[in-house]
Amino acid sequence: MKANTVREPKQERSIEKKKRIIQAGYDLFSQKGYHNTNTAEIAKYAKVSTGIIYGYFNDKKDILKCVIEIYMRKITAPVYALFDKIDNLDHLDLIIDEIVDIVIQMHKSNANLHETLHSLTHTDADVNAAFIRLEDDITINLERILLSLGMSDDGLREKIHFSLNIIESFSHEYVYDKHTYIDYKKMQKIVTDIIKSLFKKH
Amino acid sequence: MKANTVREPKQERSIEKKKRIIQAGYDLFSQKGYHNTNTAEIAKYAKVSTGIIYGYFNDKKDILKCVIEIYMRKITAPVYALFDKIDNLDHLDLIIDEIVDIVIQMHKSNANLHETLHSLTHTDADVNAAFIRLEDDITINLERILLSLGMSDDGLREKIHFSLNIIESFSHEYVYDKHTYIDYKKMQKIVTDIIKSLFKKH
Amino acid sequence: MKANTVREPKQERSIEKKKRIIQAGYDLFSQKGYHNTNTAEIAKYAKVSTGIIYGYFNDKKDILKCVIEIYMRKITAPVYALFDKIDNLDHLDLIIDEIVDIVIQMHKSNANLHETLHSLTHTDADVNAAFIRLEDDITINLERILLSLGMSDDGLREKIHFSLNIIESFSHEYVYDKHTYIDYKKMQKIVTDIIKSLFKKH
Amino acid sequence: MKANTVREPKQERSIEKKKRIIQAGYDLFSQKGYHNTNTAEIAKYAKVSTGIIYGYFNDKKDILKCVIEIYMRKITAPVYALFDKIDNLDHLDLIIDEIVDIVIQMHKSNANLHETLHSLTHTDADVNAAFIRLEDDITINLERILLSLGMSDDGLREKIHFSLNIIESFSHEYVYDKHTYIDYKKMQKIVTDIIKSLFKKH
DNA sequence: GATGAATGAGCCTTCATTCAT
DNA sequence: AATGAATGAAGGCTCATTCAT
Repeated sequence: MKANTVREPKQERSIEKKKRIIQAGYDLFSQKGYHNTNTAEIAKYAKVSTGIIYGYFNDKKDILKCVIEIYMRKITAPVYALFDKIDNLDHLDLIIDEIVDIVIQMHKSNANLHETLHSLTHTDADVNAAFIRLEDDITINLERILLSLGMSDDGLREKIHFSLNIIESFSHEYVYDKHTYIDYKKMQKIVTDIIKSLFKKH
Repeated sequence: MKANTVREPKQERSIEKKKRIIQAGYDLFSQKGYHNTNTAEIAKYAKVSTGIIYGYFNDKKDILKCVIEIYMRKITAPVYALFDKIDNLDHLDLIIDEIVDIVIQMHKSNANLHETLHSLTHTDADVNAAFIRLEDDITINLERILLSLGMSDDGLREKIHFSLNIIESFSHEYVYDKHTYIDYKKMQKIVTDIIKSLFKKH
Repeated sequence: MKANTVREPKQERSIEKKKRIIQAGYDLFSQKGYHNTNTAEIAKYAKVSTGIIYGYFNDKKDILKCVIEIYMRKITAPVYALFDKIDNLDHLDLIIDEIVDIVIQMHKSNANLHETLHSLTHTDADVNAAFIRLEDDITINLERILLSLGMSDDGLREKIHFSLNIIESFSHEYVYDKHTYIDYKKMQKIVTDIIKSLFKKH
Repeated sequence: MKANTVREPKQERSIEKKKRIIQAGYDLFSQKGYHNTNTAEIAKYAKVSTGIIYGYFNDKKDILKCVIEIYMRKITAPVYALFDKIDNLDHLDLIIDEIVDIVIQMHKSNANLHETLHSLTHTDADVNAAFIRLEDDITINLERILLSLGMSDDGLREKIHFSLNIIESFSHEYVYDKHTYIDYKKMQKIVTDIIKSLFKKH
């Protein structure tokens, strides 16, 4: 029986330190990716000894999980905030524009980390599950709202999910500005137009 | 870069051996991801000595690049084949259905590798560039075809690019069947309908 | 050696705490061996902070030494008790039987610890010395008793020591029941018979 | 699937190198014990890189197992050689004297290692099993020989085993010369006399 | 005296790359 | 060209011990 040595920090200073380690992970994983960041670097960046990391986390991957958690809260918060404003199907178009803008913003400030985390989706079941859950939550939530406002149920869930997909996909490209020959403003309009048409009552 | 130590194999046997190494990379990266495959395994799988790998490749990443190249040829070939059949804007709808089907097929047989490769996009500029070029080529090509058939230039490039994005995004999800609550057949119809409407002349 | 940093506990509560740490060492070393028990576990088991251990002990080894001391007292007490009953060379045979039984008992309840401690004999001079002293004491004591009862001095010390050795060796095997093909009851008789014959006056 | 990377060396130089590593383990474990010897030291002593150790062994414990194997062969060889000379129950006494002498010799030259290995008996099942098997083999072998020469079966196995035990126990003490007040020559006579009497036909 | 968070040297092991043959 | 043994830096993690509170 090995003593479970991971402390759940109660004291303020400890919490602060745990946060600092997560932030170090956040920053370094963003800059260099998970595989290219070692625990010594994390410790140094967090101004902490290597040993204490294992006082707060089970292993390196555990840090990653916490980083993901934070990242997701950061990402979803403004989206959920927007959802709260949907009290009427009539000005849905405005909301759609806002959501796309916001997701682009979120990507702009978290692009690198998003990439790193997403890339771990493939080899790590935990990370993968977290991402799926994130999407699930948003989809289900939005569906509930729209249904309550009287929208038709016909393929609604799929429409929402699809919309989220293309917003995400577009934002990603937009931020990286990957393709020089693409006019992203034009493309953004295509995206919003399509989503708007999807939710138009005929 | 000491590129001059890498031989460009001229003899048939050598070429065959280089191919085998790339194929080993292909298979193993697919199964276990790039980071979890080591050069010894690649050598063993390719029935080749560990040392000779560095006779054909600069380093491990170099194998990856070759794998990507092969992967891209594999992926794009059937898509380009379909493009060749587009001689008329009237049955574009059928072509769109076919393209979506084909891309799904491509994903089905290469999903793991795609993930691994894509995940390297973040940390490796070369890999990233290769992916961008792939998309560029397809977009430009298709644009040229459609223009030559008389389609309006208005945001055409962006429409194409956007369409490719959502096909790719959808196929990816479809293959992984990630979200249990989504009816992917319904979603596929949404995808194709939207693309079709994008290219409809009004 | 910075022995002066270690407090000799005077207050009752302190003494009690030191005892608890030793007992923790006792129990945990028994269960998992010295090398597989870390100080954090000892502290936890003793319901004590990790730091305070170094208030009572110089280092981890120091705990071990105390454990050994306790262990030895535990082990020797019943043997010495038996010695007190030897007031006559005539019923030596009964005593011998009793001693063997008792040593087996002692081994049964302390086998694991004995092993661990004994194993440290090799790398640690202190531990080694303690074990030697233990045997010395018993041998010398018993010799004195037997001499006072009129037994011949001829190789007496060696006979005693040898007897102790084989009792110890046998008990050890008996407890572990190591060799499946050995009839240990038979073997016990061999042991006692030999010892009895050793001390028979001819 | 991780490639099994432990090579079974075929070439002379490789075999020689593997031997050198085992010998390094042998010497260092003897001097400092298993726990106080690290792989870097072994590598250095063997004039080998740290990495290659894992080309020949699965892990550190694997080296230990090889050391034990060698040790046991070394220990048992002369004993078995003596057994071959037993062709007659009449000069058993001489053989017994020789065996005791030889076991003492073996202990003299391998005492430290014996201790270290034996100490691992407690925490490591493999090591333990190896020691038990060693004793089993010798006991069974000798029993077969004596039975074939016409010795009575009555508790024979136990007698043999017991004899081995006391020889081992005595040799051990003798080599370490642990107890200053003991005349080990006297004690040796006690040992041999007892064994001789055990195997005397009455 | 007491706490338990913090330290950091040290350990075992892996693996991309090199090199003697 | 080819082999595969060899290298050694680097990585994740542990733990006896210290120290701020």
